[in-house]
Amino acid sequence: MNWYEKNARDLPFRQTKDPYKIWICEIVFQQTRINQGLNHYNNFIKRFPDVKTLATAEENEVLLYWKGLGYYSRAINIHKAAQQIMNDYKGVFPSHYEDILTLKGIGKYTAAAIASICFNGKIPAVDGNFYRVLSRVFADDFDISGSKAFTYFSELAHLILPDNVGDFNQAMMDLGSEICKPKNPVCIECPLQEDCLAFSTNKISDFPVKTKKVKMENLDLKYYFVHRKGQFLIQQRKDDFIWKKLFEFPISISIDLEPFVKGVKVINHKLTHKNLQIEIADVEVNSEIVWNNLIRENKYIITDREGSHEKSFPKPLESYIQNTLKD
DNA sequence: AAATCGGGGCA
DNA sequence: TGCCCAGATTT
Repeated sequence: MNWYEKNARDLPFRQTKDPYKIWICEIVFQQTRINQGLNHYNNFIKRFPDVKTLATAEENEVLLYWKGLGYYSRAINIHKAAQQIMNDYKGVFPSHYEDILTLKGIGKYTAAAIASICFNGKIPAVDGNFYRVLSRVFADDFDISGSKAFTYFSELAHLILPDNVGDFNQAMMDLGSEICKPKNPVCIECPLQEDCLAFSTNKISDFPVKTKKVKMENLDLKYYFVHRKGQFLIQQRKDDFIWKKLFEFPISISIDLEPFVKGVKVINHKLTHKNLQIEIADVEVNSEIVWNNLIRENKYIITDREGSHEKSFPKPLESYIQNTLKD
């Protein structure tokens, strides 16, 4: 706690206890490093400054502000949760852990973080930082990849919980992020060095123990970039796979477009568990009759460069659009 | 209990 | 190239 008092990171959500802002920041920074999400957080708060603004916004606009952040179900859930707060809690953010937990997209960690930071709740917000710091300090080889890890390290955390749990939770985050890092931790500057069992036995790199292994999968996507006079066709994805509800080019077209294909661009894109190979056929429709037939299907959305700025595209498609239409 | 969901930084 | 990050939800 003394270390945190002197070394707390200066972050935009550190000067507030507004549960709305803390909530948004917790969701934005799930599985996301601070530098990566900072602009998204600031832009999001500027456009949606409170629960009501968010609840009454269009889902697609919420997704637009999430563009490029990844894990898009977070944006969909954050929007639903805002409506939950309006309907079930009269627009007032719930203050009890169990009530916060009922909100879409808020799990045990986030509920604990909000309850402790905003409402003086006495619940440790156990995340990856907790796993790492506690497993090292106690040289505890409990496997953090199992589903029992959360309960185990929560109970461990309760043993060392001070009065101000909100600051304690944030202190653990900063310590885990700045000092007790996954690789090359800065033990020389660590306030817990004398108490750290892993350090004193020179076994820092043995903790935390994580057994789960990652397997990669290959996935091919074939798109048609169908355009005419600066306009092009897009559609919206479902919410059951990657890139939930983001916009993309048509996958298949009923009309034979092969005569119009000018070339095919291949993009390789890495996801956490997938290697994507994306083929984009450049289809310039130079026949107005064919173009009108495509439009008449009423199956695709027609947009252009300006319109595409108002839609959320997956990262590789966003890059493709920018490169293709830059002139 | 295990699988799934993005994107970026880093060694 | 593989691992990790202010995890939650679905299967």
